[in-house]
Amino acid sequence: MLRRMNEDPVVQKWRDVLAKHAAASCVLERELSERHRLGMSEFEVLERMVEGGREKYRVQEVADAVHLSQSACSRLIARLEKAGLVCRNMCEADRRGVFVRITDEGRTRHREAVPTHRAVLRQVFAAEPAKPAELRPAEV
Amino acid sequence: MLRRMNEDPVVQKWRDVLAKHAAASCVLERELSERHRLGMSEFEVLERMVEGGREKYRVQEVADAVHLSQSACSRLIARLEKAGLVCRNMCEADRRGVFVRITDEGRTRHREAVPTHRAVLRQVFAAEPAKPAELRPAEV
DNA sequence: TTGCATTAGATGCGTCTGCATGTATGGTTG
DNA sequence: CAACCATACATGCAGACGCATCTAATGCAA
Repeated sequence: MLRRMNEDPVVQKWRDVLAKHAAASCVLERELSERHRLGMSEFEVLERMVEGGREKYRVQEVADAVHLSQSACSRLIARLEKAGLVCRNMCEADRRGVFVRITDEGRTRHREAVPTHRAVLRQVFAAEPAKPAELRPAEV
Repeated sequence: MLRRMNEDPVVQKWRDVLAKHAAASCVLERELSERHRLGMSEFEVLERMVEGGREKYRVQEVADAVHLSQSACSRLIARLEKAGLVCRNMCEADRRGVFVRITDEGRTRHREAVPTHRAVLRQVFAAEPAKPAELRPAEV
């Protein structure tokens, strides 16, 4: 399929992004889920909170960091809270707002999942020296 | 949020992919949908069929090209067929198989949508000389 | 030919997503 | 202060996805 590559360099960049995104997110989703009971976005949220160094984050702030809509992030945080990986507290200064903070269990689960996460990324971003045009992941 | 960047170069690449994917797909989805009644994946399928130069494609072949599962692609093609943009015929040589071919209306819709598609991509892949770390698409 | 594993594609089901909207609080203006 | 608009998050809803499974057609072997 698709012998002729699209010649537009912007399109080539975009297809490269699509290919890498598909390859990585597919494997990440499966591996994180099976090995650590975490979705890809859930891992990403935990990681951002760990890296941020602060203890409290606003929902919208998290949403921006992981490229999710506010509504999707609200639900995602609800799932994480139900799993005991984060907790939500009302923001006293602005009672509309909510503070999200990662729990110890959340930090633990994140720490455990990091090796899996990095291994998948190394694999995806390693293979492919020239330009694969059409992804050929076949059996991974 | 997230002052400290993750130092791992593979993670940085991955986050760049995530940011570009989110920025582009979000805008593409909206613009293609509003202006041309096409989803991003639907456009992608039409484009691959046009570029491929052949007239007939197998479902799995299309799925691989656009990084969709076989089931998702089956439904996507069903949507396109209902919209009159492709048609399906049984493969006589192997009656399990199906041939998908783009219709004239499909070619027209694709051709009309190309400028929108390219404009969005140019915008997303243009902005950002150094490295934005956090995406800042804001109002597009 | 019969029997069984394989393959192509369709479909049931549960999950996640974005958009639109709802609810509550905050801030501003007259 | 009262009315009104803006902001922060939650939620109803419909759409699209992947996984597992189903159906039908193949093909290979006994």
